[in-house]
Amino acid sequence: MANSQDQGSRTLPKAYEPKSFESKWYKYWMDNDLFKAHVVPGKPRFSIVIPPPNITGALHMGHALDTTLQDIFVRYNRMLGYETLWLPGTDHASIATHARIEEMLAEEGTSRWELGREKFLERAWEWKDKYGHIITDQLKTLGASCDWSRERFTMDEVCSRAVIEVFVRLYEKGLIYRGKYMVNFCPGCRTVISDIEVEHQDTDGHLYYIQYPVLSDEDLTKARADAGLGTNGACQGAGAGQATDNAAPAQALRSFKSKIHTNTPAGGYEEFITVATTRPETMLGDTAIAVNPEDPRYGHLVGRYAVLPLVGRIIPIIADKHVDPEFGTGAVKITPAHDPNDFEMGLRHGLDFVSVIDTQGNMTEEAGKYAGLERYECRNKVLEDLEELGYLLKVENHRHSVGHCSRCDSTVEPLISEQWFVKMKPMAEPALEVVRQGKVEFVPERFTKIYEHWMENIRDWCISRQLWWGHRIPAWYCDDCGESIVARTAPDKCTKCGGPVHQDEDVLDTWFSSALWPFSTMGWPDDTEDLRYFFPTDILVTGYDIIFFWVARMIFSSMEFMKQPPFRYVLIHGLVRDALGRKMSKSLGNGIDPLEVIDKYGADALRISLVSGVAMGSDMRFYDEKVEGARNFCNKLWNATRYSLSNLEGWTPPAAAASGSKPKQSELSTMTARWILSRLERTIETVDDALKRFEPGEAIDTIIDFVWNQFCDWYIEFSKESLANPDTREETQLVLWLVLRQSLALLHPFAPFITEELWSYLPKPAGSEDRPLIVSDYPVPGKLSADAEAEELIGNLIEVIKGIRNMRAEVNIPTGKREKAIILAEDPQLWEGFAPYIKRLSWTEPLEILDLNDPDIESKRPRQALTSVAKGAEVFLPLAGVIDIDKEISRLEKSIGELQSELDKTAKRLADKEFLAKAPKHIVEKHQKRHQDNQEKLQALRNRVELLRKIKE
RNA sequence: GGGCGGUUAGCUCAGUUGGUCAGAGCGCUUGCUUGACAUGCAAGAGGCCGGGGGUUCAAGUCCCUCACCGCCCACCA
Repeated sequence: MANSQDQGSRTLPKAYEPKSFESKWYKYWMDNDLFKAHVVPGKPRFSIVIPPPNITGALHMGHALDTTLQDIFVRYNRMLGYETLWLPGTDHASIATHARIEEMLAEEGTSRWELGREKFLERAWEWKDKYGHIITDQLKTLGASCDWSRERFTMDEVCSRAVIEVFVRLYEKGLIYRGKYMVNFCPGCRTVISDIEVEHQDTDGHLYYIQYPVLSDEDLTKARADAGLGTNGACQGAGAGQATDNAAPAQALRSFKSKIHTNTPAGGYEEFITVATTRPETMLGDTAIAVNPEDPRYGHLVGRYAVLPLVGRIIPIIADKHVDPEFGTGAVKITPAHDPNDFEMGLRHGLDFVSVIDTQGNMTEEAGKYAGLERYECRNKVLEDLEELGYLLKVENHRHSVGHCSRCDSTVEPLISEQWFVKMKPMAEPALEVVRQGKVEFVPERFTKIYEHWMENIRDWCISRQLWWGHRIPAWYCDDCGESIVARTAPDKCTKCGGPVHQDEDVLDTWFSSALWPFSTMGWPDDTEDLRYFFPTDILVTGYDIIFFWVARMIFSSMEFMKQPPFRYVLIHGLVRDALGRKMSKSLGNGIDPLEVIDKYGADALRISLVSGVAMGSDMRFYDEKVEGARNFCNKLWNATRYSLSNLEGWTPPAAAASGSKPKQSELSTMTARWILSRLERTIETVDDALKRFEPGEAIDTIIDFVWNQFCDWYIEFSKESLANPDTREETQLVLWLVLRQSLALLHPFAPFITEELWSYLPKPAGSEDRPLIVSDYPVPGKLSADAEAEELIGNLIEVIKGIRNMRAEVNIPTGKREKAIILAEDPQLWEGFAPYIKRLSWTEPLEILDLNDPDIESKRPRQALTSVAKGAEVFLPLAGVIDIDKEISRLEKSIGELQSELDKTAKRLADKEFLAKAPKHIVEKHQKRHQDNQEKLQALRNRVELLRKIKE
């Protein structure tokens, strides 16, 4: 396909139609294994793993951005000559997939419970086979140059083996444990979720003030008797629900239940202590009241007991410094089984743990007469009863933060449950260290702090989920002796007593497997070639929203098992928002489908629009006009190529070009050629720098500016003249070809399709290897050199051309209409050489060039003419009969005024001794040169005004 | 309650180590079928770079402070 002979004779279609070639090239790259990475010991390599998209997902703009950024760096490095691996794959997304499949089952009128575990998993796998590849196919339309031969899935054999291995090793090391603790339960998903899966939302609620009667000593004695307890010592676990493994302090004040105090109206008591709560229903599980030890209002009550209204439980009043005397009444009801704070306090004080809400969000048997009620129904009922019995003192509006499930948005229920955890402190240490030492760097740097803060305050990670789709926990329990066995393969009997065993029902948190992604995908725990060559990876590209979920966990997992970080740089990008700056979401319906954008504008336009003008790490707004602009740029490039090709017919690149050698300044006869090559070199330098700093947005903008505003707007126009001249034709052809080639190469990582397509049309140097662009060399600085002389002279030329265009526009001469112009030049010969360019680009005919140093010049100076001044040249537009001298004078005076004020500034600056002494030399020189140039221009303008005044008289 | 980001032309946003940095695109105005491109060309209007203070010869660029907007983290019931 990329055969130069054929390409040379093909003609480029007139319009840029991305659909006509994008899929063709993807297929070509795939068919020729150009994405495939090979283990080549000794060769420098570049590797990266994809953040595996969920199999449930359809491509959204976030993926499109993430993928585009990765592909840019992958293609860039591949072109730089690195053996480049981009390892793709998908995530089983345990909880998300569950939701989708359960939804599907519900539509069929059944449920996971009805189906049972085995059948459910069958359906899940079917679902995965059917839909799991959709998203990866979509990545291909974007141009993602992944090595698909290495595609992995978090639940495939290779990855699953790593998961089991990690679990067992961590368990054996004591870093994974099982225990009863306070966890976040999502009643919607019916599973425990980890701390970071809880989203806190400020919610309008109420603060309920409830008075709890304080028992007199006499009543306490009666209550004890009623509960069948002695008169002294702690009450042993009476009324306790689930307790934790942690032993209670021996001297604990325990609660106990007393029948005689159940449903007693408030009027029956004399002394009260009032608490404030946002969740009255949890009072059914209260086992203490706490006050601040310093609080004078309550000092006398500490150590005494209160009655829990409606329930009749007798609960101690304790002192704890964590109680804020300022909040509410300064007295807090303590529900150790349903509040994380209270849980801690329960442990500290040896309180009972009474669970009154179950995993479905319904009240348990412990809730007595409220058992079976849904938690909010129960709240209402409890309030009603409290009110009726006279315990509810008042209700205030209160805004507070409530935990919601990040997946289904249900209100999370904190409760005590037996789960598996990863002990985080020991794992966080090395993960923190490696970032602090700069061995892993976040880009932009500010995300380092976010990471560190999280790692420093990390709590144990709850990894078990009450789901079926995922990696089942490799733990078995003996039916007879209760022994638990953690093993790589299922034991057939209990290792302790030989009894029958059953496997833990739960699966692991989805992120447990993705945490291993950088090495599990390369075959760990085996010592594979891939692992040795491609690990650790170079960069990781992802959004800031999953730094905790994924990035942090990959780092600590890798530190534990690979003894080194999984990647060198973490590139963080922001969110893609809609045109109004809102997050794109399904519920808002404001999401933009990348595939539709591709369909309309092409993948290249989408890619460019996603990175152009965006700084790494910050959110961006996405809107049609942006893609349109990118598409227009593609069209521009297309047509610049079309123009060039039409002028390259019959021309063949010199053999010297095959080795990549470029013409030297001294070998070029046209200043314009020297100029554009100098501009190209600067562009290459800037792009190189931007990409090394991981700022693709700057890189693409630089390339667009070069191609459009320098190559197309100026050089191509210049070339129309130099091509027409037989003496400079061949040189111009070479330069057109060269600049175009380099531009396509520079642009390829950003817009792979159009560049590969256009590249295929460009003639290839005879005898050179005919490689597709994707594996051609990326332009690097230093091959060409900056050419100060050409930049200066062509800069002046452009100034003159713009001057003429300005004057013409001033008096409304239509574009293209030929007008005469006169130039008074310090170097007439030079300007004589530029004359054809000036004529063409500013529609000048005829053009007269006079010598400024001619002694007779004053007499030759045009009288009736518009004037503009450039460096080394005065330009006149003599429009017989049209010029209004007064108007012209005032126009010139305006420019004089502007120039003057600029001169004043630089003059002041240059008169400043401190500036001259302290500023670097090159800065001073710059100012001096500028000042001088401006002075010359100013003088010319003043002379002109003077002359016009004389003429007028 | 902590932490972070933003505040630059009508709109969306760039501005690395302080020294042409006052920019781009879109939009707007005016004129153009200029043989690559109307998905275009040419010209133009438009900004005390959020307020205040400071450091410096020199500050959108560094420091302090205030004001909005947004995000993240946090066990205030």
